[in-house]
Amino acid sequence: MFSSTVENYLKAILVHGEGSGGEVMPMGALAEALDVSPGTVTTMVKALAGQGLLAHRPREGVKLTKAGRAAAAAVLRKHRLVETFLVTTLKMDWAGVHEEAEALEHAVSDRVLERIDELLGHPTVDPHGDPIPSAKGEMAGPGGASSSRLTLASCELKTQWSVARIRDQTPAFLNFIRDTGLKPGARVRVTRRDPAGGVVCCEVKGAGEAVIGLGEAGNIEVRK
Amino acid sequence: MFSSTVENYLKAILVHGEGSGGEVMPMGALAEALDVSPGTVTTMVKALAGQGLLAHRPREGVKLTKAGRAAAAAVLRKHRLVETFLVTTLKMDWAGVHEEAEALEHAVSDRVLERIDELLGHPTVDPHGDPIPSAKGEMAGPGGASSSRLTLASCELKTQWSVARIRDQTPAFLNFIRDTGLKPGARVRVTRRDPAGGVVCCEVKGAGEAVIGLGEAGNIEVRK
DNA sequence: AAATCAATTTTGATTGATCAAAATAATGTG
DNA sequence: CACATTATTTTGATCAATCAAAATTGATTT
Ligand SMILES: [Mn+2]
Ligand SMILES: [Mn+2]
Ligand SMILES: [Mn+2]
Ligand SMILES: [Mn+2]
Repeated sequence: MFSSTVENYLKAILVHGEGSGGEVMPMGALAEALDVSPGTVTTMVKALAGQGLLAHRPREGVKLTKAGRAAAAAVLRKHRLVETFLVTTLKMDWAGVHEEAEALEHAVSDRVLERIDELLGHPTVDPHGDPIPSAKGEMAGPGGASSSRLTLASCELKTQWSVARIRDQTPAFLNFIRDTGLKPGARVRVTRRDPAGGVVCCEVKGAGEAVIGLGEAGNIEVRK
Repeated sequence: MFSSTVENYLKAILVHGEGSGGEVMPMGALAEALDVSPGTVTTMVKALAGQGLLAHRPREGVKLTKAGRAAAAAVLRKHRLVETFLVTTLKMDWAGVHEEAEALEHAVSDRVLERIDELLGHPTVDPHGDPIPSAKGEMAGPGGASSSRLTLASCELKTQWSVARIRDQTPAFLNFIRDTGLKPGARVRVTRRDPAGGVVCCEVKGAGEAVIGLGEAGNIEVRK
């Protein structure tokens, strides 16, 4: 249906909105996200707007149309289900799965995805804790409604929390997360927080003590 | 490394050789296999020859070089392992897996393939009975040495045979094969063969009687 | 208001992959 | 051998996706 290139454009706009409440995405941000030149984005965006997939507000940015959002959600669903599959079924190191999924999301058919979803038992979040859009394209309120976006930098001390999502998904940080056991689902209790020294200490259920920078702690969302 | 297009060219030449003992593949056959125009093939072949992936004998055809064969074997390995995975792990209908694998073979990385191979227990043939090249690119003698290429049209009567490979891999024929139970691995005994009427009757272990045309029977290879 | 700056758009060009149609070469037929 | 047939190659063009560099625009300073 759509080329890999088009799918990547649409998905990038959707995930941008996920982080920053559905506003228009500036052309520069899109160019950055896709690692292409600004001029390329302008050209491409005009073509996609012509196809009714997105609205171009010149000198302002882009916004997905209904059709564009549906297509983007389908790609994002593939991406996140594939990531989950790679980690759960194929036992791959989760620091690398994003890159793999970046290619597979364009090659996995709806029929194959269907089977993967089934095999995994219809998961609702991926290994990083990001929500998996439903087959109908519904996104479980990601940046918005659900939780109040607490993190290890802001949650109450000495209470049991559950790691919900890792914001910084660079391989290096993900490896650190793996090593400390602070993966989504892990139960954690912040024992001490020192804003002056910029250090957060916590107790990870089943994985012992973990010390982490305050800024980094702000990239680990918790819940409950 | 190589584009999907290049991978498809190389694989097509390799599988052609599989069927017809390693000779040069005529340009027309390649155009046919890839469903592109002859002129496109000429252009592309000259480019690939320039990259040392194949040898172009003008007005004659193409032949893979060492490097080309290695690359082609890697793609074919991906294709066949993916097919096996789709059937075995994802329980997909085997009549459709070829098409799926045609796309996935270009998106599955070596690391992912590694895990799939592991998960499947290092299979040596795909669901159609075609040999899966090894990780080093070695092809288990496909059209050649191994068996004497017996089929349901030529094997001895009243003996137990094992279905080894389905030559005609069109969805329609594969569906027929599924319905009769004559899949690779099935045990079968030819009870009657009528060359005049063009009919072959056989007894499929665990799936009852099956009647099949003589020509069609020649597309079902047996062994043992 | 004028000058400056950063973001965006325009312009002109390139690359990979393709096609249709014309030109050419090899092969078979009378 | 001359002609017809077929396979292959050449030619000239298109399309998607991209870039670098120049032009434009809107906003921010002075
Ligand atoms: Mn992608
Ligand atoms: Mn993810
Ligand atoms: Mn393919
Ligand atoms: Mn196969």
